Amino acid sequence: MTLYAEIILSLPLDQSFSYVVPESYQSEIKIGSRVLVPFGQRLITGFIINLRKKKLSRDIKLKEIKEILDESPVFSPSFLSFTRKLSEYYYTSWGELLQASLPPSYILKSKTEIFLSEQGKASLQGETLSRDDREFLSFLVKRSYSSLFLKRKFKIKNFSLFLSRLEKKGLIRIQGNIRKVRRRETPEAAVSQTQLEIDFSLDSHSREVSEQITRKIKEDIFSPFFLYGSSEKREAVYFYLIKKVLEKGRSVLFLVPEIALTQRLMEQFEKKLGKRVALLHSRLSEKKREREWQKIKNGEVEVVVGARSALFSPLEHPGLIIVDEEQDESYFQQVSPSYDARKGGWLRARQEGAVLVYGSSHPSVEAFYRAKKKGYVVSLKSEPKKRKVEIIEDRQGRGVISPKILERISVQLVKKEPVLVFFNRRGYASFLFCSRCHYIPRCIHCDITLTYHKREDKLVCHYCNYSLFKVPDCPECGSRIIRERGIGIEAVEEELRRIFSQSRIVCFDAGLNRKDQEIILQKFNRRKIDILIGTQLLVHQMDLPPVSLVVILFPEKILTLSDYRASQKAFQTLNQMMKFLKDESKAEVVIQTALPHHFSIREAAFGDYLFFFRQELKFRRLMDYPPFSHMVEILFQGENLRNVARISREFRAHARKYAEDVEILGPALASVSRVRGVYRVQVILKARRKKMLDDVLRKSLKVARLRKSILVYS
DNA sequence: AGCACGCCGACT
DNA sequence: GTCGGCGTGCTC
Repeated sequence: MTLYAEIILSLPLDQSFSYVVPESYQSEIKIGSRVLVPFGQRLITGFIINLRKKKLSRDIKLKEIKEILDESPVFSPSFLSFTRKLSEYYYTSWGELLQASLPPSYILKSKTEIFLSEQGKASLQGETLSRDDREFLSFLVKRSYSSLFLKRKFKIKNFSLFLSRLEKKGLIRIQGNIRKVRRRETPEAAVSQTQLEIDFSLDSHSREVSEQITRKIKEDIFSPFFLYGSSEKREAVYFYLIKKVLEKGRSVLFLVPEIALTQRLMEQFEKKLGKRVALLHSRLSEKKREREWQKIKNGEVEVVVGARSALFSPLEHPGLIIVDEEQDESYFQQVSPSYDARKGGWLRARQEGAVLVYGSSHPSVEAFYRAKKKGYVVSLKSEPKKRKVEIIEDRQGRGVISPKILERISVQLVKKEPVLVFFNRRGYASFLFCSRCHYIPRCIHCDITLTYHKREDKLVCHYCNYSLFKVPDCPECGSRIIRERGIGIEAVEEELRRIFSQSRIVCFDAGLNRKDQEIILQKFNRRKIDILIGTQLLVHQMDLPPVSLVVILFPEKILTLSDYRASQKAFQTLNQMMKFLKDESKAEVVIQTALPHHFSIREAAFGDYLFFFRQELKFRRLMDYPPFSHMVEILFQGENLRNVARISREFRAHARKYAEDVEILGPALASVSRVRGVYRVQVILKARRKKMLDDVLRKSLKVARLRKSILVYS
């Protein structure tokens, strides 16, 4: 009896392939295992999603599975089901998601290796070889090389043809080798028996809330909650819930935004939960990450704490999934495979019959609206933060720091108190221009002006890192009158240095490497810095000690984004910046802005989330944006604009045929229309129900055969 | 994704 | 005339 396996390959293809299971493998093959299969000319890793005795109706000659790579499956049936649903929701390939769920070393591919044959060696003695052939063959005398390495080394045009010609002549030998599995046994330290010492500092209301959620945990059925309240209060509830879930013998998945995990949180987890916690974060090396993955897979871990990608950790039977700081956009992965871990958490919890808890003190309007509508918001009684707020109007927006702010800073400096200044634009000037001929230096690879960085005296592209040394004359007309426009963080730094020449002022931005960043943060921790000026990068550092003065300069820059969520982003960024304020009544935040009355700035400053929520929701409703609709952005990419334009227009025409009740916007050039020499054209589909988009895209996407990314906003 | 096949321009 | 460009289509 022949057994057939249905396999998803680790490639961006949205279909499965069938293979014959060799007789000898039939007893050990299982759904969820990895296999090595021949596909075209190569061997690649696939995942078994189904086994059947009956052959498929379509009559194609099937190949045999080459090798089974796992004794026991890497994916459980419920995990397969969850990832399939996630891939369908985000129009991304299931195979890519499965691949992303495993440590990189688990994906094997054939690597063709090129050897010089005896005949080839002999031919080097003769005179019959062409110059290229001779050069290539003599390179192989000492040892063999991988085909990919040789392809890069010798820039031969049609490389595979070149190889097959030499092979036919018998001069080389081509061998497909597979990077072998490193099946390391894992003699990990025995699981420590650390007793849980949960902090029960729950006030009576939080306790009530916790018990309300716990009742659902006991039922083992999917139920969502939105925990709305301050981070301290939420944390206490989380620990209570985690304890309850562990008592039930189920595991916990705790997702946090992609920020540097706070030392405090790590310590808390380790102290309270001992070695039964796995921590996954961006600073882990690939090796460490793999070890953590193994530990989770082996069931040595009951709690996984990690960023976005921890959504795919191989926890056996999670009973609680927490998505903390729900409003944070880093849960959304833009690069392929694109997905949103917030929605992913929902899908996984539903699949596992787990309790899902979103938590935030200023939720995304989308999630909060849905939670309110479906009635799963649970509010924690949180005290408003004690602080002073001042908004300074500056309609000029010329970048001159208001005297009021300078005065506040100097008061702090006298008191030897550190100050944080946020300003969200890198470099010194946004661009330069010639006042005679109006020439503006632009990037040669991207459709963007070059930013002037005074520190290096360079013009830099923030999209591709292309840079030029600044020249004193206009390259177009030779004029000497080059002007600067739009201030950047370096200009703020310069200004502050000029005024507070005695103070230690440091700039924290993306121009620094990891190590320098570390050093600056440590210095600030040890109070060796008086004024720390930072961009968005600083906003994501959570390990800073709170200060009593935070200055925010021109936050309205965020509002100019061509994004329907611009207000929300501004609101949330301001909120994050204000997290660095001490919680005491003399702590103060000062905001200098050209838009002092904009609701996102005002309500963030005064901490009125609900007011912001209602305003923003009104706007979303008027514009029919999420949560009142679903949107899909299809970004077409290519070196050749004609081609990109043609295909995106064809796509639109095609989509329109099926697009009942679907609004189609575009095609239009993306806000940055060219990046690294690649043109970008976008089409946006908008509909009331997600399913309407599914239908249109299923039918139209196949026609659009071009590099593209698909982003789903709901 | 990779790789083969197949059809049009600039060179020995 | 060939070489070699990359558009198109397929891989169980």
